[in-house]
Amino acid sequence: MKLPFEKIRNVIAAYIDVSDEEWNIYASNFQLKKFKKNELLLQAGAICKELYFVNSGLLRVFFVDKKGEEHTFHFSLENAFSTDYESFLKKAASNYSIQALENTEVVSISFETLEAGYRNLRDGEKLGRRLAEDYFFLFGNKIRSFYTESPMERYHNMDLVFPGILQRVPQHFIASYLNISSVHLSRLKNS
Amino acid sequence: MKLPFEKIRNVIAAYIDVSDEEWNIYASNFQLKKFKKNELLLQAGAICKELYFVNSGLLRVFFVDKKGEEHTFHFSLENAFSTDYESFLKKAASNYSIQALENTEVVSISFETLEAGYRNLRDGEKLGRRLAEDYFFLFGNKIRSFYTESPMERYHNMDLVFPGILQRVPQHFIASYLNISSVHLSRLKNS
DNA sequence: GATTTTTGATAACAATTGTTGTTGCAGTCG
DNA sequence: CGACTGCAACAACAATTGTTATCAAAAATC
Repeated sequence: MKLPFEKIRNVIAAYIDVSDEEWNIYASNFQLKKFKKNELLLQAGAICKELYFVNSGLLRVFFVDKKGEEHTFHFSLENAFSTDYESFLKKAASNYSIQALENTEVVSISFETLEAGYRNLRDGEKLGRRLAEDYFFLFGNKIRSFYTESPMERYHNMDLVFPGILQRVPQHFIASYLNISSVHLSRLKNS
Repeated sequence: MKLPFEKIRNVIAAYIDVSDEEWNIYASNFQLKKFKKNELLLQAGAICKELYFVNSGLLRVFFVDKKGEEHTFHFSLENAFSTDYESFLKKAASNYSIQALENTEVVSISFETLEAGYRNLRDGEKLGRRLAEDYFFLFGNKIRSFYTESPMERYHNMDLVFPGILQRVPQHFIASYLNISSVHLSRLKNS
């Protein structure tokens, strides 16, 4: 991969057409950033000022409850976006933290750059709508899985949503994502 | 309320500016529909062909798992939209059913009408983006509540998301929404 | 290479939640 | 008016899940 923004261009091209001219202007404001394993890209309580696109590596989105326990909300693999979009758009304190679980390279997009894209790309607003819709579907399906599937079913389905994740992150993060204790996940797997 | 589409106009006006001219064209394709208590607006398995906006009454969105058990996913109160948006947009079989819990009056919007709105309203795509974003936030917060709140906390918070709902629908629907058995909800409340 | 640290399995026990069945009450409908 | 239905409380028991603690293997660190 010579061009650092090729992956994100391909992902966006699946949503809307973007001419080379449009793209060059848009992408000129992107930044490439690298984070080491365990580094935080966003700290809960801060205002999320960047939208990330994962070039390589792996991110974990999580929040901390009143008791101080972490809960893994989401993983962001290669070619996925990651952010606290509500904090990002509303410029409000973030509920989530984002952490690199591996050395990770991301494309960082500022609020101003994203907004300019919505305004200046010919189909910018449509891109925003389609992306929001897709993540809306993703969340809706996740909620449905909480209602209709057993923990073990959700465990196996994780590999469909996050291919390879089960071999890639420690099991306690998987348990956290499934909203069960790590002891219980171990028990379910080995019985 | 003399004008049947006044409520939806006010809701949309909170997202984008719409001129009278634009509105008259757009709304000319809306339909007013009435459903009686317990009637289904959408049957799971069918393709969802309409987006609903609740003028009065109350809708319940639910799905049925493999064992045939119903799970209440969402309530739609006055001034809210309701649909299986994924089925609606992708023209795919719906996972959800939508049922009127009271005699309910809705504004019904076809796929073609909605798409025409995205194309022809000056800020149509922005409207779509903002609505998708808001429901995305709603779902994200619902997921977070599953991770971080106890059933009783989620019970009490329901009144914030759906004001008055606890007094308005049978308790077993509330339990279903909370993803606990109705016996357990009764136990939690009375102890 | 030795030593911490992390991870995952396991056991024992506690807490939460589900299931089944019963009862009484309040609507609803003939 | 009486029969029927739906709803919620309750009890008893079963199943699931959480908590705490221990241990061994693997991985990271020095």
